[in-house]
Amino acid sequence: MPARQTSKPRISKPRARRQTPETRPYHHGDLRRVLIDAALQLAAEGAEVSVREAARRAAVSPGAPFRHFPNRDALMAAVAEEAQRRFRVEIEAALAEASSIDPLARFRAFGIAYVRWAMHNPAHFEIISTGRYFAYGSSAELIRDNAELVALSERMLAEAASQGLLRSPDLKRTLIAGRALIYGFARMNLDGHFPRWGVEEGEIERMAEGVIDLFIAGIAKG
Amino acid sequence: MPARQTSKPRISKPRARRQTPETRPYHHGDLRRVLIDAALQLAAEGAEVSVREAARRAAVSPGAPFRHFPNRDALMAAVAEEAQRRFRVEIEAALAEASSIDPLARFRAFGIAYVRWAMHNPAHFEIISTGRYFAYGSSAELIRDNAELVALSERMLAEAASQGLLRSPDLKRTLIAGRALIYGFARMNLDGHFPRWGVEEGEIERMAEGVIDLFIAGIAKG
DNA sequence: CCGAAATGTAATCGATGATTACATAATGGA
DNA sequence: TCCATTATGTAATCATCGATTACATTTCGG
Repeated sequence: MPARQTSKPRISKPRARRQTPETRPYHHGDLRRVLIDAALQLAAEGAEVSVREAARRAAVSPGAPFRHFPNRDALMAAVAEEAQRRFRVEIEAALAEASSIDPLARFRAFGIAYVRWAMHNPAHFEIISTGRYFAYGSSAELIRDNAELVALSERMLAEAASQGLLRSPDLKRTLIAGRALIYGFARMNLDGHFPRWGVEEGEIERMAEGVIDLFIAGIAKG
Repeated sequence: MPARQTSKPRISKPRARRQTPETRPYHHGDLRRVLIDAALQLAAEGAEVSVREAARRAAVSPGAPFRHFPNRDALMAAVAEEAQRRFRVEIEAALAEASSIDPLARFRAFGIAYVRWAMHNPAHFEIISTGRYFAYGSSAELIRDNAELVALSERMLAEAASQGLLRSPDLKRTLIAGRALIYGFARMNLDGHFPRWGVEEGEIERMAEGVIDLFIAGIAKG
């Protein structure tokens, strides 16, 4: 039988507590948090996110993560939560900065911020948008965060409609069209379609603005 | 030459015969083809496409596929080629059936056929659109097929422009916008976004038409 | 202070992509 | 026709991965 490995002299270091009243980690300090960060970084590096690699970066055994996440999908869901939170913060900051009264101008700022974030954080955007890496319904926070962004879009267009700015009376249709346009543009970039469509790398951001403007001009009355 | 059918003593191989009706020869007839079909079917079933499972379905050893594909990505690229071919055939058939002179009506038919195919073949659509499963540049046929569809879209809009049907003089921008809208809609469905946006399953196809109509009305002059 | 709960480790499992050495079939030149 | 070469499939093996289990250790509450 292999001799039991003597355990490392663990220095008990009281780490900073999270404010959230969740499961409080004991041994590692805050392994759950560290694992999420490691996974986020892996995603940001474009590497494949594996539980083992996250554990490796946290300097912990391969089985340890499963004390905090029932399976890989749960880890990915937590990663998505964090990415979604950052996404929402960024979008709301951009809207706050825009500070326009015109709802269509706000919609424009929203769309541009959306595409820009997706361009700068491709791996995170991928994780939060496809639902390929985890069961979407597994995270209430993710659902809530997303619903708020949906509601935000709805409000902008509803306001535009109430001011008589829109051509179509079908608000839902207009909303879905705008969303499809923005999401589609972001994904075309992420999925590497633009080279096939003759759109150069440095041209993409400008093209995003142009395309959103064209859409708004199309739905605006007059 | 008449293929010599050899009797097979097959002493050293008590291997279990698979359910193939004829006694399976040592050499598979067209393993490459069969592997692609098996992988296509796996994708269609929504299962994860693994080389081993494809080999299993072809009743062949796990290493055999690597005689035909240098690695998994190459298999996936071949699968994407086949899926893309079917996709193109379907789109062109839909356009032929539309047989409208109006370029914008043709664009509409194109978009609807696009979304419909993506809805009915989610796994295939995923494979050909993301480039996550293989290196896109690895297949000349894939590039060519795709370029033809791009050119097809361009022609439709260029024709519309030449007939003075478009509001914007920026053809490229209009093209990208239309593509982003259609691709985005198809992906929203594939990525499971519609429930969050209050679009019911049975409503999606109608919504696709509505959204495309709205877009066309937005870019059309008058 | 002590026992229970929390959390980490070691060992192990089955599946996968991939590589290597070897076995067998198919092909074509002498 | 013979047989050597090439194409193609098999067997064995490896490293990695997600996941589970038994066990060790740390922390916390009564």
